[in-house]
Parts: sequence; structure tokens; C-alpha cells
Amino acid sequence: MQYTDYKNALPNLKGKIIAFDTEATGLDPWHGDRVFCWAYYSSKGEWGFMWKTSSNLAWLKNLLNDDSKHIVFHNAKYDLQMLYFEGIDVFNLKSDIHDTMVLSKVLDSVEKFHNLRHLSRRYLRGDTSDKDEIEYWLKSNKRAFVKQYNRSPNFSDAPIKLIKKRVLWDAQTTLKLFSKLYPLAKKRCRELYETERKLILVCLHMELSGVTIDISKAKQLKEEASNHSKQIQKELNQLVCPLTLQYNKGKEVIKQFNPNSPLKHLPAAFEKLGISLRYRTKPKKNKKKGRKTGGGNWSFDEYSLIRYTSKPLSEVLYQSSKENWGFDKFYNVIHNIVDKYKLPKSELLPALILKHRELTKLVSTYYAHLIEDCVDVVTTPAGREFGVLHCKFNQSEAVTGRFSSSKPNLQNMPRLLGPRECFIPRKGRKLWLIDYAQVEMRFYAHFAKDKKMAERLPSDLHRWTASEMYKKPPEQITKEERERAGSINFAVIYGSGAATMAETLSRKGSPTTQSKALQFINKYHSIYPSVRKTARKLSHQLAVQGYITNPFGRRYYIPNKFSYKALNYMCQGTSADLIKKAMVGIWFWLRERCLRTKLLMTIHDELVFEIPYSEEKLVLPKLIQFMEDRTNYFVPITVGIDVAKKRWSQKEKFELTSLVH
DNA sequence: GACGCGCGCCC
DNA sequence: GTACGGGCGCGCGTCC
Repeated sequence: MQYTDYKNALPNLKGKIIAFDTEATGLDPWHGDRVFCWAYYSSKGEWGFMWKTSSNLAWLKNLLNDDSKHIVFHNAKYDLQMLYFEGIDVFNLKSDIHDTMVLSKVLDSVEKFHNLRHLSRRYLRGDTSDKDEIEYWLKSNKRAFVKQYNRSPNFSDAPIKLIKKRVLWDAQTTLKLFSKLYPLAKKRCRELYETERKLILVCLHMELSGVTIDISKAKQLKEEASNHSKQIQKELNQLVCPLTLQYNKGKEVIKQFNPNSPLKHLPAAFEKLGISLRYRTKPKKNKKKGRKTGGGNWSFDEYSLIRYTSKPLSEVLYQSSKENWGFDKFYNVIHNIVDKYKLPKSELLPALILKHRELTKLVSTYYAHLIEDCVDVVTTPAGREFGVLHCKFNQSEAVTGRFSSSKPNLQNMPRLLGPRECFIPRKGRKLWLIDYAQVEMRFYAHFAKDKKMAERLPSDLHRWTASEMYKKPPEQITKEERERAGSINFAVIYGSGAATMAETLSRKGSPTTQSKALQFINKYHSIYPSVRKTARKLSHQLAVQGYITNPFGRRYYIPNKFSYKALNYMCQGTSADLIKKAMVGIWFWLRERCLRTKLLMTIHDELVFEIPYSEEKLVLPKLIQFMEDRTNYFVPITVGIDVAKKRWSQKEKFELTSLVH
């Protein structure tokens, strides 16, 4: 085979559609990874391989700005990000950018794999052996490489022949896939694909913008949490050590108890203190295997641990969990309770484990990343450190169409504990949080065309539901009753059965039997009969045609045995596509007007913006206009606004009317 | 080192 | 007799 390196003459491509694949030294440009080569295949059969040189880069840049071309990538966000770091203005390219990964996801949302290898097998019956070679090389040369260069090998270290084979195969496969998938998408869900295609830029821009972190604050909170966890560790050691652990090989006596070891240390500690174990773990759904796995071990989750304590203590533990007590309060209260009621010291074990777990989780999952993953760290004259955190947002990961976030995951920052204190707006700006009001519930009402639900949603659905369930006027409904009705609202729309609902309600502190749960469910369906009808209608549709389609044209090929998921997918997916469309509208509107307002995050039904003071009046009403939809659904889809001047944790309600004077 | 598992945070 | 939606990621322990 002949390869061209284009040392002198650069090609003038005739093909209108050109698939590209770039290869880089790694995945993370923020920590130095860079493109080093690429390959292309065009619809006129032209193809080639190029190293990254300044002239080749200039050629590529020109091509990307040729408005007669369609440029196809597989996972364009990645390639564009890499090209951004080569100085290319990827947000204003004149060519049309396409993405076969996005196409694949749009066509079959439920399919788990969208990489080239799988798609090649599925749509092209392609040979994938070329692709595996380089990965095999990396694996088998890792050890020697680390020894010699003190780092792992990356793609750029592989033999040139393998690199070329791989990158050309990727580009060629991308082109073939595009010619297969694009016509399908155009026919089936053109609008949806167009939204997702534009969303690539929105998403990349969010990632590149990043969010500002008060690193000093994170360090301080991390220090506090780890000191507290050490204090608990000490007390736990006194309580249970020395501890004898049983292993296959034999016994081991330890002086340092590890509360994060649910298989070894925890059973040993409970046994030593004379608490007989009662609860076992249940099999859990495994995403990879698609079935339930595990289960059967002793369980030490929060609910089990609380049940190992007697009433006065367990009530306190529930309360603390609900209200997120600080360390000192928690620590004092549990010791006071144990003294006051003369409970055996061993009851401290579950309580201390719970707090220890919370603290170590805060440190390892949250604070550590807020501190270590920041870039562009600056230190003020006063000695405070600030940095920017660039997480990843993935528009094509969740089966329903939702976004996911990773490295670190900004979508699961605890709402009541410290981490949100570390998120701050840039100078001269505030954080604005705009969230849809009970959006999924509204889509349930929409799909069910349930008048009663629709009327109640804008006021207080849970309260009304509770009122009807407990046969009391709404104003007499207690907080607990309203919460329970809320749980039931959610459980029913998740398609849950009596067993799970009983478990959920019990976990939340209101012990419920299965038969009671069944009564709740039946009662619920007698209040809102159209929900069950709609679920059945969707299951039927699924059985007949093999898929269901949401209002944005996203199809869900749900296996029939999971048809109970249909209604939930429809509601979750519709709200996901609604917010995606709003994001695109907003981002392009902001860009056209060269505004400095930034979209920072998307958290399922909420968008987080950073708005300069001077743009508030102009931008806020427009954002709301893009997000809300008061006409196209059975229930108006509306938003609420919160603003955080200093820290995410200090957000407060905001009324748009207060903006108009 | 990869993977399964238990656990827990978010909407 | 079955069945609670969608995510990410940690530490531990086992197996290769």
C-alpha cells in the first residue's frame, strides 16, 4: 500500500464529504496531550495521511472553513477540542461538521455501544483487525516502555505503520458509516440530529469555559473533613481493635480498623461487639452485563446500619441524615443519646461508621478533584488560590438522551454539604441557575392528558395527591404526608412495584409493608387513572412496532420485557431533548450578539449560567424565553430562577419581575 | 491491572 | 412468579 506524506504538495480535495480522524498523544489536552497526525477519506475516493506540521495544519484549517464541504468526525467534540488547542477557531468554522457517533446515538438511543468497532460490525459488517493492532502493541510494549522512558506509551510511540493503518481505518470507516447513517437520520429525525449536531459546539464550549473553583476553600473543607474522619477512626479503633480478620489463607490481626471494608472489617467488627448480622445485600443491576449480579453479602448501607441501633439513636440518625448535621452536632448528640439512655457502647459502631463514610466520600469523590483537577491556578496577593475546572459533558451517553458529566462529575455535587461552597462566579458576574419546574411530572401529565394532574401541577401536586390519599384538606397535610405522596408520585412514574415502593418508603424513615405499598399504588391509580392507561398504551406500541418515539423524534428500542420503562423513557427523554434544544437556541443567540454570558453546566433539568452584571437585564428574559414552552404541551413547561452572587451553595430564589423597574 | 461489588451522591 | 428510571465514581477484594 502506498502512503503519501504531503511533504511538499498539499492535495486539493474534490470530494464534498470528507471524513477525518485525528490521533493524539492522549485524551486530555489540559494536561499536555496534543494531536500528532490525522487521516482523511473523501466521497470521491481521495484519501491520505498527514503528520501535524504547520503547513498541514494550515491546509486543514482552510478545508474546515470551506463552506462547500461536509466534514465528518467520529466524536467530533474530541477532534474539535484537540484542534482548538492547535489554535483553530472551531466555533466559527464555515464547513458543515458532522458526527457519526452522534448519528448512531440519535438513531438508536438504547444501544450501549457507539464506537467505530461496534458500528462497523453492525452497519458495515466490517473487518476490525486493523484497529486492534495498535492497542495490542501498546499493551505488549507497556512494561518495557515504562522502564526505559518512565511513562506509558501512547499512540504516537507506536510503529508508524500501525499508526497509519489505524487512523486510515478510522477515517474510512467514519466515511462509510456517514453515508449509511446520515440518510437514515435525515429521513427519520432530521431535526433531532440537527439539534444534536449543533449541541456538539455548545457542549465543547461549556467544557472549555470551565467553572471557577475556590481552591483555598476546597482545601480548608477537605482538611476539616479528613480531620474529623481521623477522629472517628481513632474512636472506632478503640471500640473494635485488635480485630481478627478471616482470609482464605488464614487469620490476620489488625490494629487499624477500616470502616470502608464491608466484606472483611465490618462483619468482623460487628461480630466482636456481639451484634448479630441480619441484613444481606440484594442483587443489583449491572450496566455492563445488563442483568442482576452480586448480592448475598452482609449489608452495611445506611438503612441497615440505622436498624442496628435502638430507637432513640436511630431516630437521631434519620434526622441527621435528612438535615445533614455538621460534625460537632452529630458527634455530641450521638454520644449524649448513648449516655442518656444507657445504650451499650457498641451502638456507637453503626453511627460512627455512617459519619466516617460520609466524610471520606466527601474527601475522595469531591474535594480531592476540586483541588487537583483545576488548571490555570492563580494565587491572589492575599494568598488565596483559585482555579478553573473543566469537566466533561457527554451528550450521547445516557439512553434516554440526557447529558452525563464526568471527570469530575459536576452533576452529582451534594446539595447540602460543602462542595458547592467551592463553586464561584468569575469577577463581575453571578451564577444563575434556571431549572424547569417538575418537568418530568409535567410530561407525564402531557402524555396522559390528565386534566386533574395538569391543574394541580402548577400549584402543589404532591400536596393535592396527599390530600386525596389521606382524605384530608390540603392545608392539613403534614410535611411527612406530603413527602410520602411525593415519593409515591415518583415511584409510580418509575414503574415500580409494591416491593420496591415498600423498601423505598422504609428507607426514607416511614416503615411500610408491601401490602400497604400496594394499597398506595392502587389508590394513586384511582386518583390519576390515565397514567396507567398511558403506560399500557406505550407498552402496546412497543410490542407492535418494536420501539417508541418521543416528540422530538428520538426512538427507544426497548426490549419487550422492559416495557415498564417506556413511560419513564418518554418523560425523561422528552425533557432532555427540550433542554437540549433550549441550550442550542441560547448558545447561538449569545454568540450572534457577542455577549459574554456563559453557559457553564447542564444538570438534567437545570442550566447554570455565568452572567456579567451588565448583561442581566438583556439576557435573563431571553434565556427564559428559550427554555419555557407554554403552548405546545398539555401543561405549560415553565422555569424557576435562582441566583448565587458569591457561591453556588448560597443560591437564592429570584423573581424575574424584580428585574423590571 | 482489570473487574465485580457495595455504597452513595445527583436529577 | 416478575420488575424502580437515568447517571458517575469511590475503595475494597479477588482473580489473572
